[in-house]
Amino acid sequence: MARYNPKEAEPKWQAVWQAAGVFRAPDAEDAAGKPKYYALEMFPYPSGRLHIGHVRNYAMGDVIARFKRARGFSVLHPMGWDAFGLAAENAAMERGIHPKTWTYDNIAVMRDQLKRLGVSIDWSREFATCDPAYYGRQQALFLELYKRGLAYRKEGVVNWDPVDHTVLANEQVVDGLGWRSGAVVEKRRLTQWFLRITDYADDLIDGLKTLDRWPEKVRVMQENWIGRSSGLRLNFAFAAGRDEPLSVYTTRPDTLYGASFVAVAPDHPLAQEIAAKDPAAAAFIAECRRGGTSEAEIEAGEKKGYDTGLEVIHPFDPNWRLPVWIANFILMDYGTGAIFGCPAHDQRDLDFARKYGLPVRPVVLPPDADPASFEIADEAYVGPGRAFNSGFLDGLEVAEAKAAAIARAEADGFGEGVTVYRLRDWGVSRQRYWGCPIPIVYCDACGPLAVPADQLPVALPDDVAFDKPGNPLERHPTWKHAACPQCGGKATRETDTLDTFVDSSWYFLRFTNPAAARPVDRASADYWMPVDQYIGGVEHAVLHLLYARFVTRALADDDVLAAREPFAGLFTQGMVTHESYRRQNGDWVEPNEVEVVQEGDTRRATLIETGEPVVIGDTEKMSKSKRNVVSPEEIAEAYGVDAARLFVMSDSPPERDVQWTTGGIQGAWRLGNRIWDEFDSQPVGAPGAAVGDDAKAVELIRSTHRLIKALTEAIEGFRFNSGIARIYAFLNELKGLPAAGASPALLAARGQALSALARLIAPFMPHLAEEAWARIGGEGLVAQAPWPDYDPALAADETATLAVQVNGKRRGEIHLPKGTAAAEAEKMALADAGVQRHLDGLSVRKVIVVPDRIVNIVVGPAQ
RNA sequence: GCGGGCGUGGCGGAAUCGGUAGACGCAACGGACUUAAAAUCCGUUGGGGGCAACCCCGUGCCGGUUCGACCCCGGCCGCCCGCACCA
Repeated sequence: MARYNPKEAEPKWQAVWQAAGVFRAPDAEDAAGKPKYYALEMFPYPSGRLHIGHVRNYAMGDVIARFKRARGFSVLHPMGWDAFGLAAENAAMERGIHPKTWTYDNIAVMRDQLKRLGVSIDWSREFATCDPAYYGRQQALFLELYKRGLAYRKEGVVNWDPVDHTVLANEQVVDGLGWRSGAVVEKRRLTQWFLRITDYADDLIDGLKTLDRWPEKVRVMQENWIGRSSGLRLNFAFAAGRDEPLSVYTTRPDTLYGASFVAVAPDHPLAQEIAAKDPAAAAFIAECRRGGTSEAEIEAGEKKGYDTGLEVIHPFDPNWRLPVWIANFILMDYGTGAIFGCPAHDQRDLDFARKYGLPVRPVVLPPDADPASFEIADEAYVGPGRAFNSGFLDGLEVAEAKAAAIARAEADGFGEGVTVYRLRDWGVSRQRYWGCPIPIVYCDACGPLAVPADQLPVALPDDVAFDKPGNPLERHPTWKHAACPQCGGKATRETDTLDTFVDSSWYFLRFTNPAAARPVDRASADYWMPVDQYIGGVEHAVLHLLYARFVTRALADDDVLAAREPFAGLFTQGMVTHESYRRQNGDWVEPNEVEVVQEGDTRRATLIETGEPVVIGDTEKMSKSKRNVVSPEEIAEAYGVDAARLFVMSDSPPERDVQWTTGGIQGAWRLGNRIWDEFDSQPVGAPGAAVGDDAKAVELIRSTHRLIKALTEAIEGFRFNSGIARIYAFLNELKGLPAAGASPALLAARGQALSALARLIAPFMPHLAEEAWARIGGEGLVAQAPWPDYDPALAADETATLAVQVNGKRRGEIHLPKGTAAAEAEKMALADAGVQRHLDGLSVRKVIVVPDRIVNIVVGPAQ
C-alpha cells in the first residue's frame, strides 16, 4: 500500500487541469442559453504573500465553483489583483523599490501560491487594477459619470490624514482616526472630486430588500450607514437684528410646542459670524474644536453651550421667543447644522436644559398618564402618546401630530417635509501617486475638461521620486503639463488619483470580458451578471459593498448593463485565529516554539527550548505582532494543500472564526490518508455491477445515497463543516466493513460508494480526489465529472427508530418500517419491556404518536 | 444608548419542521502492533449513583406555553460585532 503523496500528486494534477483548460469559463456568446454561475471571492491586495485567511476565503469559493461546475453550470470563477494602494508607495519610500516593481513582484509570488492551492480559477481572465488597460477603462467610466453629473468637483472640508498625506472618505475615518494609518484625522478645506452616491440613497436602501441572500447584518449596516430619516425643515425668524431666518431640521415636529431653545453647531455660519465680533463666542467655539471627535467618546458627551443673546420667534406663536445658543453637540454636517431643543422629549436637549436652566415643557402624554401631574425628571420621554399643551395638535398621536405640524408649516410657508440622509457624497480624490489618475485637465481659459477618449489611458509616469512626503505627480517635471483639448493652450493635469475603492467597485464587471475594448461589454455582463455568490470578509460591509452597488446602478442607468445589483448572494466568512503565547517577560512567542500539554481540565504551555512556563493568551486573529501566525507554505509543505483547505473549512461554520490548531490540521491530514487507503488497499467492483440483495451491500448503497444528499445540501447551505463531518462518518462506516473475502455484491457496492466519494470530496480536496478517481478507473477527470445523483428512496431510511417516552422521558425505542401507522406504533410501544416497567401501577391517559419519530405515553395514577 | 448576533462536554462544534441532546473532529485515557518510539488500528470518554439491569441530573439564569422545549413566549445575566451627541 502506497501512501498518498501530495507533493507528487498536487503539481501533477494542476498541470493536467491547466493543459485541459478545465476551468476556462466560456465566452458569453458561446454559452448563451446555458445556465451560468458566477462565483467570486473578493480579490486580494497584493501585499506580498498569501496568508491562511486567503486560503480559507479562496477554498470556500472553490468549493462552490467546483460544485456548480459538477452540477452542470457554466461557471465563471476569475481572479485579479486590487493592486493600487499606499503600501506600494510606503515600500518605495522605505526601501527604494518602485511601486510598480513591488506590486508586480508580489503579484507573481501570490499568483504562484494561489495556483499551488489548486483553486479552480480561469486564469485567462486575470488582470491587476494597476494595469493601464484596466485603469484606462476606469478613466473612461469616470468621464461617463462626469458627463452625467455624477462626478463633480467642489471645495469642502475634507478629512486629511496627516500620516498618509491624503484625503479620506467619511467611510475611511474610524473613530476620528484614519482607517489605514490610525492617525488623528484633521479637517482641511480642499477642492476635491466627488461621486454623487447620495443621488442613489433611496435606491440603495430600497434595493437591500431584494438581497435575500445577503446576511441580515450587512443589510442593516448599510441601511444605518445611509441613515434615512424623514421630518420637517423649518425656518425660525429672528426677533430682531437679522433678516435671514434660521433653518433647522427635526424628526419630531410634533414636539414644537415643547421647544425651549434653538441651537447651532460651532461650525455653523451663524456661529462663525457671531464669533467674528464676540471674543467669548470665539473662545467657546475654539474649545469645542479642541474637544474634537476623538475626545468626544471619552468624555461621554458633556453638553456645553454659549448663549448668543439672539432670539427667534416660535412659528406657532408670534409672541413666543426662544434663545439661540451655540452648542457642542450639534453636528454641522447633518441636517442643517441647527436644531430646536425640546428637552421633555429628547435626552440631549434635556441634559442641556437642566445644565443651563432652560424650561422643560412636556407635550407628549404617555398612555394612562395624568396630564395634570405628568412631569419629566432626569429622563426625557421618547415613547408613544398623545400631544397635549400643544394648541392645535392636542389629542393627536405622535405620528398624526407630526403630519399635522408638517402640513401647517407647509401651509404657512415656514417649512417643508423633507427626507434627510446621513450618507455624504463619496470623495474620491487622493493625493497619491500609486492610483488611477483622474482624467481631467485644467485650462486657465476653458476651465476643467475631460481628457479626450483617444488620449486614454492617462498613464502614470514611471520616473518618479519618493524622497519626500506628498504626491510625486505634483512634483514631476513634465507629467502634469498638457495641451487644453479645447483651445490647445497650456493646461495642467489633475494630479490627484482615484480612491482605490473606485478600482474595486467595478472589477467584477470587467471579469465578464476582460479583453473588451469598452470598459464593460454589454452582452458578457448581461450573461454573467449578477455575481451569484460573492465571498469575502465582513469588514467590507459598508465601504466596498456599498460603492460597488452604487457604481453598478449608475452604470445600469447608463445602459452599460442590465443588472442593478452586483451581488445576488453574499457570504461573509470568518477569520482564521490562533492561540497566542507570551513568555514571562511579556515577549510573544511563535506557536511552534511552544509545547502545550493537557492536565485534567487545564492546559499548560512551556517554551520547548528552555522549559520555561509560557502564558497561553487569547485566541485572536493571526498577526505578526502577536507572532501567532502560521504560514500557508509551511502547512502545504507538511500536509499538502488539500489538508489545509479541508481544515479551514471543517472545524467551524464558515461564517464564524475558525481556530487554527495543530491537532486540527493533523486530523485533516489523517482523513486524507484514510480516504486514500480505502481507494488503494482493496479491490473494488465496477461501479455498474449488480449489488443484489446482500444486506451489507444494500446498506452501503443506502449510506452512499444518504451521503450524497447530505453533501449536496451542506454545500448549497454553506454548511461545509457539517458536510465534512458526514464524510468522516461515512469513512468510519467503510472501515467497519469486511475487507478480505468480501462478497461480489459488497465489492460492487464499494465500487459505487467510492465512485461517489471521489466526486463528493473533489470540491474540498481536489488533488486527492483526482488521484482516487484515477485509482478506480473513473472516466476523464473528476474535475469534469458530474456530481453524483441520489435516489431519495434510497437516501431515506427503510426502518424508523422511534423513541418511546413516558410522560416526556425517554424509556425505550422501537424499530418499525418507515410509514408504520400510528395505531401499530402505539401497540408496539406499549408492548416494549422498558416501557412496561414505567407503566406499572399507572393508567394510560393518552398516547401521542408522531409516525416515524416518537411515541409519547402520558400516564397518571391508577384509577 | 441604538442595531445585529451568540451562550450546548476539557475544546471546536452537531441537532435549522417543537420529537432519542452531545453527530463528527480535537484533546485525554486504556489496549493491540513494535526491542523501543513514531505512524497506524481497536476501545472508553457530559456529570452523578449502582456489581448489574438500570436510575437521577443536564443545552447561561428564572418563569411560561406544550403530551414533549437547545428550539416558541416573557423577564434577567453574560459575551462578540457594527453604529454612536444623526436632532
